[in-house]
Amino acid sequence: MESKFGERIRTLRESQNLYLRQVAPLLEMDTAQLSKIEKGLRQLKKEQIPILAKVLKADQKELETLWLADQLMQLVKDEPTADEALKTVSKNIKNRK
Amino acid sequence: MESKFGERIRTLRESQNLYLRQVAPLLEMDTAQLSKIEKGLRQLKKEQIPILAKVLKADQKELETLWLADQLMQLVKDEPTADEALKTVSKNIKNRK
DNA sequence: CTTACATTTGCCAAAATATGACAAGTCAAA
DNA sequence: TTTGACTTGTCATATTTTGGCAAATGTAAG
Repeated sequence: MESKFGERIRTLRESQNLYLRQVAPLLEMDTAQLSKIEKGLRQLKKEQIPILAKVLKADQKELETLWLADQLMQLVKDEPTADEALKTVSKNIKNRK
Repeated sequence: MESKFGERIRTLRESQNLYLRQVAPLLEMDTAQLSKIEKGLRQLKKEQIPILAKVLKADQKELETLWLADQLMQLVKDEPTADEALKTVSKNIKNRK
């Protein structure tokens, strides 16, 4: 649980008065799956972000960032060295651009 | 490939004139596997880090950090939003301590 | 209380991914 | 050309993730 991405897309969906039942088919899944995604129990496929962004009239880049942040969070939560590791990665990434 | 963790443990191993053949059995694997780990083609199991740290007389925390950084790197490399996402995670992690 | 409808939960088979083991390959030094 | 260290490829097995369904929960209305 505790998924920023999930929380965000739920907020977006609700603010537009859409039901899971309405959105799920557009992503070719059932309501159960989408429900789990919103609660962070499952991951949305990366390729589906653009579709969702469109459906929810959201900024695609924002959703991509939140999605990626969730993936990272899963990895670092409960890791004592999380902070150091994140710094290391940030550095390496810059050198590589 | 391009594994900071792998590069580091190879350096450590070589600086102590140890062969794969000598180290691998201590981790209960064959030389092929350890070779791949050093080249970043496979992941060492997290639980094995302490053993390796001991064998290589290395700082366990350092290896844990590098190991985690590698996992993160795999996720963010090729991601345009990597930088933003990393920042987001860093923030969230601090709030959670 | 019963119905209707949105969402959630649990389960399990199937799909996807990672791992372990082994054989064969490269390469350098003698 | 033999030896030893390391690398590479393959493949069966193990582990993880996913998709789909059925049943459960929650809630508002009649």
